[in-house]
Amino acid sequence: MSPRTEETNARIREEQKERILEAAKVIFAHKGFSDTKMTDIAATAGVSYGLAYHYFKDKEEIFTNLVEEALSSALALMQYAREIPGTPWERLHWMTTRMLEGAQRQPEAYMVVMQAFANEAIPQEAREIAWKSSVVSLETIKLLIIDGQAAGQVIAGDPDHLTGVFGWCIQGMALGMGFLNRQSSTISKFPVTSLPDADDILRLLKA
Amino acid sequence: MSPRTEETNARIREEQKERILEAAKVIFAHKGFSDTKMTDIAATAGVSYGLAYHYFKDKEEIFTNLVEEALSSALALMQYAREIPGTPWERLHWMTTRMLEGAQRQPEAYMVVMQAFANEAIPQEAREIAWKSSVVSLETIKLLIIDGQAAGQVIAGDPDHLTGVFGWCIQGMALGMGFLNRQSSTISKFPVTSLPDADDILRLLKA
Amino acid sequence: MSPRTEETNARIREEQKERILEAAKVIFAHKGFSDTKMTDIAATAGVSYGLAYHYFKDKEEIFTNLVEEALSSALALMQYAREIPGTPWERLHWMTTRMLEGAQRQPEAYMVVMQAFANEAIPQEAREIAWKSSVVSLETIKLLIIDGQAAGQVIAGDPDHLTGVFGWCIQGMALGMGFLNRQSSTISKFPVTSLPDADDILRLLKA
Amino acid sequence: MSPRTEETNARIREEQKERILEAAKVIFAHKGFSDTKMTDIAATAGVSYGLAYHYFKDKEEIFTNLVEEALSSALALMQYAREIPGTPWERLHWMTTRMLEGAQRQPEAYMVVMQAFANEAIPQEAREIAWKSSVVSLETIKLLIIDGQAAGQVIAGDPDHLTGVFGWCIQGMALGMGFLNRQSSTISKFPVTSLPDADDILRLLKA
DNA sequence: GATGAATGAGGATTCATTCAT
DNA sequence: GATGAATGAATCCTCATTCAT
Repeated sequence: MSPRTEETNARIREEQKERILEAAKVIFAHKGFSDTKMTDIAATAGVSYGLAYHYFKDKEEIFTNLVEEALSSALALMQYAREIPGTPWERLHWMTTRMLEGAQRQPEAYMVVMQAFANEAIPQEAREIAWKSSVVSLETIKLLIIDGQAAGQVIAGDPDHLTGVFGWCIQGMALGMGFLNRQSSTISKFPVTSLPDADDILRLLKA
Repeated sequence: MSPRTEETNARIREEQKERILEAAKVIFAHKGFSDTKMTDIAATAGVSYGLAYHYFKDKEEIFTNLVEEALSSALALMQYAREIPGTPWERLHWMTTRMLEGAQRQPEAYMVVMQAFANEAIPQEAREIAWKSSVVSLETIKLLIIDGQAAGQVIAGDPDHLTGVFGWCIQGMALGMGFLNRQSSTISKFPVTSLPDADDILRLLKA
Repeated sequence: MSPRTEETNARIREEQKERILEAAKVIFAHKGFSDTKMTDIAATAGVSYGLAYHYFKDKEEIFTNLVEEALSSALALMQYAREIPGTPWERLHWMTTRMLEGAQRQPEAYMVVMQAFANEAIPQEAREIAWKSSVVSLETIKLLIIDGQAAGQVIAGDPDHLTGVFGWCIQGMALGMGFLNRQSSTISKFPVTSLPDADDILRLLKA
Repeated sequence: MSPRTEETNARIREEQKERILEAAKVIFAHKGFSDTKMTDIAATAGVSYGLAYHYFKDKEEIFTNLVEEALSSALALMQYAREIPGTPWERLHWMTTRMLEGAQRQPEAYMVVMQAFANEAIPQEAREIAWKSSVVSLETIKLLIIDGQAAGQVIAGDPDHLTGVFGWCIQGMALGMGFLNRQSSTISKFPVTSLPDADDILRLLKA
């Protein structure tokens, strides 16, 4: 067998996995873990359902992969935010903007994570990943907040408390965006047109 | 002897329905519609599952009942807020306080509504009820916001936009409370201790 | 307790049993044993379903009662036919007329018996009653046929064979009448208007 | 290696569907729709019950398939009878012979159709198919009868009436054969040995 | 006599997963 | 790599029956 074949196969493999994950993300996000059928995922991805089992052990593994992917990129974002130049507030602002952008472009990633978080029916492993990774993310946000307080840019108060309020508010926004993204077509017009921006949210923290 | 009096039966019926609804609310909230088993509901309510079908046509009817109940009391709260004396801001504050109290005491009600909203696997009827009632609720909040703007107490800006931000933020808080209520026991200690109060949230709207 | 009360009670009892049996007959006939619900019977009879269990041990007992009742009156008819004056053919004619009249007025009785006969899902006891009683009935018909043959009024041939043909033909007619009785309303117009009479059927046997 | 060829799969599918239908026909015929369990069908067909759902949407679809199949072949027979050479009576005789042969070899087909006809608990779709197809069949028989009357071979009288009598008589015979086929083993010996032939039945119509 | 609340066994159906090709 | 036939555990729901009042 030539190396070419192997390379080609590897590329095909990656592409197929990605197709499946992408399809799964959208369906999981809008239907939840249990109501997402393997056949739906396969059909949306344009492959046979047998193939999904070549690439993933089971439905849970697909879900867990998505949770990991979403959380690791969220975490990367937050950690990066700590390193960019500017005042603490500018860093917070940058991070919030990126998060909202992400939630706008891909509310599905947030929604999947939220399920891993809030739904007790989600398999243990995914829940633990979500939980552990979230703790790290929140810690990172907390550091940004503490910096902001030191600089007099963020209101005084228990940093843990502020972190919780901020974090859950962001989750709420992502949920709303996921909803709006879809319902606009299904349930005609919902009376919200403009999406939240970082300034909207950062009022929660503004000194 | 004659059969049980109609009055007695009516009382039994109401009590049992209430038991079942109460049990269902908690389980639906934390597991979602599909992962909530009728056996779980019945067992938690302390009745046979056959009895659940004596009182409700099917699982969906139980769910729909809960959504209706939650939304109608939320709506009542908001409409009442418009009528209490005080400045617009005081009314907003009162309403927000009540909502957060409700979310603290009974995050389950909010969580069930959120599912009806965000989960496409939820049966049509419940989704429509949630959607219609929410529109009314948001309209009511919007009026409070407009009043607040007129009084110079709420920041300027598109009232629909502010309503959306405020509403989804509240949803996020309720979600967080639902999570915290439980995880404290399950996944050891989550680094958030204090719950949000109205002032935390109303920063979003403060002029 | 005065005798009056007892008499009254006895009368009420009989009336209620009769109501229940009558309701059950119609439903059993058109839906079959298993698809007939005790609640349907009770509702049609205008009593609570609990009451049905005062009068009958279970659903099977109601069914069995109906089978017995139908077959014993059918048998009585046939045995009476053997005793009336006239030629054998006149007796056959009289009997056939009565059977068709019965099938017209109350196809349900025939239909219930037919189920006991043809449906293996019917409880054993009812099936055995139907089978045993039918053998006796057919024997009686056979005697009428043999008499007819002796008188040269009925075609020659194995009397058992002729009895079978005649009997199942009657069953077919009853089935048809049961169907027509109802469908006239449900499935608009079925292209059969006139009902069969004894002469139609007796051609099967005419010498 | 590539997956099974489409051709192979198609063959497998057809064979399995046929096995399942064949098994279902016998059980439906003798127990009726509701008392026929999917497990019985699958076990008799020698497949898992899961497979039955791979090939048919639900129990009703299996039943409906059987009704369609039986009625379309019955109709084909009748329409063919109109085209064969010979006198009208010879055509009627040929058709009747074929029907009785069919009823002897496969009383189950007739019995399933009869249920679709007579049992209100049978799902709507199957009932409508049975009803519509029967009207066509009866119309065809009526034409044969009218031809026979024109040729002086069939007795005078309303053709609709004669068609009804003839048709329900055939149904009765099929019912009887279905019963005899089985009971011979179950309820010892029933006093009928010889089966009806076309001449037995056609007496109903003979001029 | 009469009622209907309560129970739970039974059966249809769904869907994740396995595996032969 | 890819397909889809095959399996059966899990769960919803129905309904006969019991029993307290």
